[in-house]
Amino acid sequence: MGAPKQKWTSEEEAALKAGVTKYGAGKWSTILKDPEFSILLYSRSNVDLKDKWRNMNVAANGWGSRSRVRVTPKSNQQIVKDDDKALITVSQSDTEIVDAQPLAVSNGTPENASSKKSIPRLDNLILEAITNLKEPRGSSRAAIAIYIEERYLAPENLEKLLAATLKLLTENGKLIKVKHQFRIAPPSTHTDVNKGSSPLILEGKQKNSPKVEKNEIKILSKSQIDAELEKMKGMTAQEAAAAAAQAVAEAEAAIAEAEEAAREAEKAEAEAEEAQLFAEAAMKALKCRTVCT
DNA sequence: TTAGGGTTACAG
DNA sequence: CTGTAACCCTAA
Repeated sequence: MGAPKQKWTSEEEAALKAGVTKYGAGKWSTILKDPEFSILLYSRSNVDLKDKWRNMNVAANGWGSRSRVRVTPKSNQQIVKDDDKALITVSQSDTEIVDAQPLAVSNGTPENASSKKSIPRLDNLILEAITNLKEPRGSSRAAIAIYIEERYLAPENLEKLLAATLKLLTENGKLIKVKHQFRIAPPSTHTDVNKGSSPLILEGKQKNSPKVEKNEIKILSKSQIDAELEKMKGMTAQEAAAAAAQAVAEAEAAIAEAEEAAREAEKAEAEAEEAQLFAEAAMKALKCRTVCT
């Protein structure tokens, strides 16, 4: 594996994959014209995209014989070999993954006309909920969920997202969890690593993990990612940022789910990671754009 | 503009 | 030296 000149970053790869999944392989110019993709691939030309895609396909094709073992958490190559319209969703055996959504390119008919406005970041929603609830001992997850559900149009998987986000916020030190009650952590500026005191070691890293809440594991599917990307098209920076934030939350939730399940989630893991990579990169890029134009 | 072939640069 | 990945050139 060479690491020669300007090696492609994981973010760029994820963006390329997302673009190909959306527009199809070969529409390099189209992908590059998309604002959200061009942000990430600003330093790449259409030829670069083509070459990279070729390399990735060749790499994936060469390993046809040996059974693919584990996908190392970096630069996962996926088996998207379909052209454009087919969009083969990985058919997993036990847990059905859903949709073979046609997604006939909604150029003329934006289906998101009925979308629920721009969704703020779940992080901020949680903080807002806790703040407004003003419960001295902190708010429980259920209370937060109810607050969000009443004030906003929440997705069905809110529970999952909320659990994952709460966990993350707690781990990052932005929230303090005491007896199932979440409080807003004291301002530690940034670098969540609280230096000295506050031994939250007994945070209960793995308390009762192996308990899948619902047998139904709904992991992000390619089509869902596509749907998000489709929505991101033609959005303003703020809206796109919000969408990207949600994508991050969903990806993280998917990863957490995959890790907890730890079963045969190879595919899901790869997809979730890919989604996370792209979402993170999108957010980063958008942030940079708003700041440094 | 894209697909394909060729060249360069680096890792093993 | 060989394989791979980014880069480069050119025909369609």
